[in-house]
Amino acid sequence: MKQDVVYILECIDGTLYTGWTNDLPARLAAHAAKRGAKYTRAHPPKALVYVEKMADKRTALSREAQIKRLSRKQKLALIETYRANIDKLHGSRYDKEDCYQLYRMETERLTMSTNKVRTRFAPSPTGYMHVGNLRTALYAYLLAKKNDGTFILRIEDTDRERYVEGAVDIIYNTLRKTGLIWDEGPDIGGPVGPYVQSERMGMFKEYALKLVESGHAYYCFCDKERLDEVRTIQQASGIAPRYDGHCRNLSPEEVQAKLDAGVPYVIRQKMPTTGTTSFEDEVYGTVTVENETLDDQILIKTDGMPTYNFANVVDDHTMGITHVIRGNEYLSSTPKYNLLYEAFGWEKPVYIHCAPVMKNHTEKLSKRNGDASFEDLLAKGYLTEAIINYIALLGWSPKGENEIFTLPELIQEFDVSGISKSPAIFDTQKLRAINGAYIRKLSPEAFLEQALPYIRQTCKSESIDLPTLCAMLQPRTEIFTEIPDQVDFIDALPEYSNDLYVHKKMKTNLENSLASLKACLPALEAVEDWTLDNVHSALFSVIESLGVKNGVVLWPIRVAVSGKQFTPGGGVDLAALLGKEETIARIKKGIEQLENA
RNA sequence: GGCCCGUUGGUCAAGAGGUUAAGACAUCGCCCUUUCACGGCGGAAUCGCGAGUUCGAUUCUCGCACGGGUCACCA
Repeated sequence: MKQDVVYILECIDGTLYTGWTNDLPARLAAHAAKRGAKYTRAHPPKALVYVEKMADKRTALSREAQIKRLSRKQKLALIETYRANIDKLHGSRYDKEDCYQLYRMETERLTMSTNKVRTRFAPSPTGYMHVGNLRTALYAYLLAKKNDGTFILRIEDTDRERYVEGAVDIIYNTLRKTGLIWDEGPDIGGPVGPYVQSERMGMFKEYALKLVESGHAYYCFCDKERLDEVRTIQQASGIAPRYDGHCRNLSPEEVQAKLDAGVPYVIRQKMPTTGTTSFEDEVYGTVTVENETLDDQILIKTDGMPTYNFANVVDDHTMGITHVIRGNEYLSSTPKYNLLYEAFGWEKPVYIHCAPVMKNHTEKLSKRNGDASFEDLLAKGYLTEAIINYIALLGWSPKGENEIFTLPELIQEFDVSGISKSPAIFDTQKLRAINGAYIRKLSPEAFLEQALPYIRQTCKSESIDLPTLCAMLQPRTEIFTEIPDQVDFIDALPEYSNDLYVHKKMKTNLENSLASLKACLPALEAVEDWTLDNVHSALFSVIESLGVKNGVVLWPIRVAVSGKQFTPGGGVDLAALLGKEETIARIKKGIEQLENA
């Protein structure tokens, strides 16, 4: 269907291309490549596209040929015509999507390209950094750094009731620990401070008053009782509860009289009552709402303080934020934000709304449900890098097949077009797997350092050769908290059942296990220098003399020295690790246990 | 309830009218091995439903179902 749209592509460098829209992406890509840039849907090269709809392929073809024959001057004239007619082209669905969207897309890109990217993370200090928040911060950071831009931290602390002592430190610490270093923020300042919302309170009312002057906002003197009453009636009659516009059209004299009389007031945004408001989201595309569904929301409260929605817009603008990245719970209020930007005549930011991180199909991950926060995950033994890597992957997918990325690699790889529209369920198994991958990448020294506290939980023995133990542990550790269970047999042999000696694949049973242990005992006692190699050759000579498969000897050894089915390493490794005396004692114990069976 | 958004294997997901519908985790089998793991190879498994447009629909349109969000002098 798209093939019957003819376009003229006017690039910023003046190049003109003519073709069908179905080869447009290839054209854009080629042109971008020529300029040494990269084409993606989120970051097309700077270009303007003008299109013309044809009834079918054949006419499109001939029209294309026709346009191609035009002189440059004639083409430019055509472009002018299209530009002037762009709104008329709205007639059909078809035109709206193809012409207008492209037009918008490209003009937005133009404005974007002239500004340096500035993103912000604006958390409320409620005492907890949950995974969804951290992901938002990460994306904001990545987008800024990817474009050589600025990442800003702003603390939104205007909600005194929810304020939690020390919460700001949690935010600082988490961002620092994960490497999401902000370029401007409360602690380090910056050109557009202050960066704590409660310290910016003076300015908002002034801005609201400007809106009153320009007719985009008005004073409202309705008290709580009246509002409640209106709402009750609306609910009873099944209408959406909304401000009824009682004060919307008060005359200037009436307003002045009430102000003089000291009647408490709020300032409300005056929403258009007809038409629609649309905005372009990088993730969700065009979102349109009917203006009549928009409530005349409060901008300034009775106490003179701004509401969150208002403060947010003013702050974002005054801080020069170019890209707003936030949860998609704001999707439906974004038209209101944009109306505010328009009323002020400010340039709108690019919106990037992210779907939430879920616990299951119906519930969000939340503090309330006691779901994991970043701190909890750390406490559970996950590595910071692995957490960041996994969180990045939750709702975003890289272009290639690799999934393991450090933060600098993520900056390289990150692209808004990879952000997914639908919610993602937090999958602990995948996090574990990624954590395991990071653990395997650790140097032996780093592994030892991180693993030691966990080893020491169940293995106090000072004589143990830690590097050897770690070498066995590292490839089989996915998460540090599973280490204690792995090494608990070292200090003391656990009670175990003789059933462990029976292993089908190893072809062992109670009888041959006993025989193997008995045969090994003198061989091991004869080992003078108790090293891995010497233990190995001692045991293998036993295997040879008995003429059995390796497992028939080595399996019983493993069981006897560890009392466990799964161990970090084989019989030889364990024996070498435990030392001569302990190994022999445990084998004797095994023999005794088997004889009494 | 109104409005907005979403729906590809168990999970994360690629895909952009014609594909044997990628890849990763999980799962199963085989190989390696001294158990488990690591590593290697392979299998099973997915387009929510119904119409429409089209020669052809996972892809476009509409409807439905299901799920989420939002409707405060909270942020």
